[in-house]
Amino acid sequence: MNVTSIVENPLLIEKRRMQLTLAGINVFSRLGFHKATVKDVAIEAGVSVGLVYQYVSDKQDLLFLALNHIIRRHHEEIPSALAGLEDPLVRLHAATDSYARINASNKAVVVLTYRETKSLKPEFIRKLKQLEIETNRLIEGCIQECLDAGFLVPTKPELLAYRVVIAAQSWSLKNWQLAKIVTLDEYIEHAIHACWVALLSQKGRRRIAKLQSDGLLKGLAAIA
Amino acid sequence: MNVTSIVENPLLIEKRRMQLTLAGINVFSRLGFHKATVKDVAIEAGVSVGLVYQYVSDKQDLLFLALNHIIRRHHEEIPSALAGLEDPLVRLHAATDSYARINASNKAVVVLTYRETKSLKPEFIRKLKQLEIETNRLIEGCIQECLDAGFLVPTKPELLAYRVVIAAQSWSLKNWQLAKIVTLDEYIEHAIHACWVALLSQKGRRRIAKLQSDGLLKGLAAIA
Amino acid sequence: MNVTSIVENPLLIEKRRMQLTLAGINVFSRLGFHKATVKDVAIEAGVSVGLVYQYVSDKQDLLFLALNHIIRRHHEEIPSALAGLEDPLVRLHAATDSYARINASNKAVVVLTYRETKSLKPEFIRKLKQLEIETNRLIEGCIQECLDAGFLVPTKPELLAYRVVIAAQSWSLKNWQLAKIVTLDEYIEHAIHACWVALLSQKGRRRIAKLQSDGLLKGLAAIA
Amino acid sequence: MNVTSIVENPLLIEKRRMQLTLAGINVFSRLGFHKATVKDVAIEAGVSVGLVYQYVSDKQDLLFLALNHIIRRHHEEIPSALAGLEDPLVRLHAATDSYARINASNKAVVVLTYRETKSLKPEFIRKLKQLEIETNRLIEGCIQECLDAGFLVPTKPELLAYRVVIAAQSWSLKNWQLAKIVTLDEYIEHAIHACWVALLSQKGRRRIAKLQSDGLLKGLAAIA
DNA sequence: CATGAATGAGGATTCATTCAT
DNA sequence: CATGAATGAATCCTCATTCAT
Repeated sequence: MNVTSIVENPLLIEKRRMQLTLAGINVFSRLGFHKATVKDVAIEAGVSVGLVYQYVSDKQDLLFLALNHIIRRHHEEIPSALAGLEDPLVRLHAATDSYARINASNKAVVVLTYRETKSLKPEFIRKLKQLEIETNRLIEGCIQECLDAGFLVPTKPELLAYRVVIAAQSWSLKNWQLAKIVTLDEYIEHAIHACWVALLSQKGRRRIAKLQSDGLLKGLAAIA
Repeated sequence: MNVTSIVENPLLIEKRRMQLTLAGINVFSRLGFHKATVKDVAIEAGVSVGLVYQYVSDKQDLLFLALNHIIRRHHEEIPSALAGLEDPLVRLHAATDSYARINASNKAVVVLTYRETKSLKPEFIRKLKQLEIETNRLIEGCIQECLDAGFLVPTKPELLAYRVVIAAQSWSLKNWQLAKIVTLDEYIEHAIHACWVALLSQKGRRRIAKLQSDGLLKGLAAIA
Repeated sequence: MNVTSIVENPLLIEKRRMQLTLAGINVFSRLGFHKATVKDVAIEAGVSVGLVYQYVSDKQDLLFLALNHIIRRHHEEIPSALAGLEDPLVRLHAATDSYARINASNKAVVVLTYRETKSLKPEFIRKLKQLEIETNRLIEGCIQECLDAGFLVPTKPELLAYRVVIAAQSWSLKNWQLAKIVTLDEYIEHAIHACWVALLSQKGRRRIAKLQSDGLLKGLAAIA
Repeated sequence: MNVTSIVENPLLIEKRRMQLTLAGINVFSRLGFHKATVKDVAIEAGVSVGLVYQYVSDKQDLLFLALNHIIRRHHEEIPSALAGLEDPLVRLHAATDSYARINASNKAVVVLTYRETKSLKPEFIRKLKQLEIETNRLIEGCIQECLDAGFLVPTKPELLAYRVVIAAQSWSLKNWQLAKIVTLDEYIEHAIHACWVALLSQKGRRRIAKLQSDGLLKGLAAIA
């Protein structure tokens, strides 16, 4: 299931893999998975073709490394963004914000994921879908907390989570047009947070106001 | 700019092109543009490889025909859905609904557009982007009418139009998960119409209520 | 062995064959036999592809028609140029001159013969070689007459005939350069007739002088 | 302009190129450029198809390598045949002889040049024409020296050079017939050297006699 | 560990030929 | 007789992968 390598030194593996991951993201984004050659990736990474095959067993592995990159970022950064936060609304805001900004910093990978996931073997596709579901669960969990606390009107948490995810990924997918209309901050507020803000209960709305006046929640001025 | 053919009889061209378009959508969706062979498309269309090249000059042309299909549907059906409607909110509702349902009936093409647009030559990409902008303008126009009538609170019409478009396309893109959570009708109401309903002004909200009681606007019960 | 046709009306056949012959010469000269398509020839001849196959059975037949064209010209025109001439040297001069000028009027076919003969099936190649030999014999015969009359020093008549033939064909083959250096008339005198003039015996030289002063032989002023 | 390769080691390039050149000459001569497949050439060279494309970028490149082969031979061997020779007539004789024998040793390439030059892209055709002109100039130079020394009667050196060239190439072009009539040595004497011997001045004729009796010039016994 | 030369399977495209109209 | 739409075999070229150095 995981990418395997011939070389044994684990530090070297880690270093080479990162080289190949970044090279893969660049090259596949520029040329697409099928048009890009393994040689293209090797050159971008500054190594020889032969070396590539010492660290991955397949061209598809290179794609998997690239697509997996952003997922790893989510799983590392969202939990750390939530660490120490207690208020459900603050946590939902933080998770959403973090998720959106990680996506925005990795536009190429987001686009690549939409374009090239189908190019992977079923086994890899399944794995990525599973990981995506787990990522979404990080947001869904925060939504559930807000529902439990009565801050949101009753709604399907999975659907709301998906709406947030879709809106966040769309910043990358439609960036060529959206960036002409709004800034990232505006977009996050009016197109991403707006999704759940529209579903705040009375209680939720009051809590938001308090959090804002206590300085515990920045932003949302225009929409909440 | 347009796909050209060697055969001269225009009726025959139209017929064959449609065959190839539908075959292209199926095959490219199943296998992806690069993995699919022209022979695959020919077989799916029930013709010979050679015949394909009498009606398109290129494998890329087949992809363009496929991707262009849904755009043609939008440009034919949305205006006809709006015909005779006068109230701005009714029109916005109709345009959005129509747009969403056309996308939902062509899930494969929507997905294909995201996956394979980059596989086209720049010239075709430009053409498709242009056509997409024109499609969006159909919705944007309705939004603007609502803004002019004071039914929506001030907002950027392009951004709102994009949010609707994104939500509608996402039904196809994330269908594998969304369909587990909601029906299409629910999704249209809670994820697509919800985008603009959340921005209704007092006046807009009142008008909606009236239209509903007059039977001029069906749906939106749960969110407006 | 001969090109056969489906159509029966012999006049029509003759007319169509000539159309195709001329079209073939043009198209094959411009594009080469392999790059030219049967459709190209059909268009050049102003007919449909299907029609071509009513008058020839093969693409190769078209080439054969083209290459055979110049041979037919030789076999028609050289004998008629010799008709009524009696003096061996006058006859040799006339045959050579006629041969050279027919070649010069059909440069494209000469070039085509060198380039594309090998593209024919063995059976056609044999036929053409045979016809070429017969053509050469027309000149060789005149040389033999001159040898018998003692006008040329002993020499192999076949070799001399070939030298004349080669020189004549070279006007077409190297025309791009030769035409920069000399006119056709100069070339015929200095490069073609020169071949046999250099082999004139004393007797032959005297006879030439007499023929010239009698006005029975024009040209050769500069070399004989 | 020149054939380029992906492989970097220049010795390997040289070796492989020579393999491909010789294979190309054989295969293209046997089958013609268009009928021959790249695979045919690869097999003849004892390598794989893929390897071919590491050393040439095109099927046409293979043809260019083949056609260029004889030109390289001329440019290497004629100057070395002239090295150390001083007498203009000896030099002309040597250049002509060398040129004729190189052509005779590369009959296949000579024929190929006539048949397939047009199959090359214009850029290559121009290059070959240029090189042919330069080759001819090697002979033309010797003719000019003889003219300057008064050994030949006034004549256009370019034309005489072309006549020699044509006669020499014709040994290959018409070999199927000429070889039945004469040996190469006879042909060189009676059909090639004969061209310029016929134009010797009195002075030239005397010099030839002297060179022959001094043993500085072998051959021409029968014609000078 | 790293290199890059060699392999050969695979696919887009062309075009001679046929045949129904 | 004439047309031109349809066929499908044939070939150039690319590139993932291997392996000797």
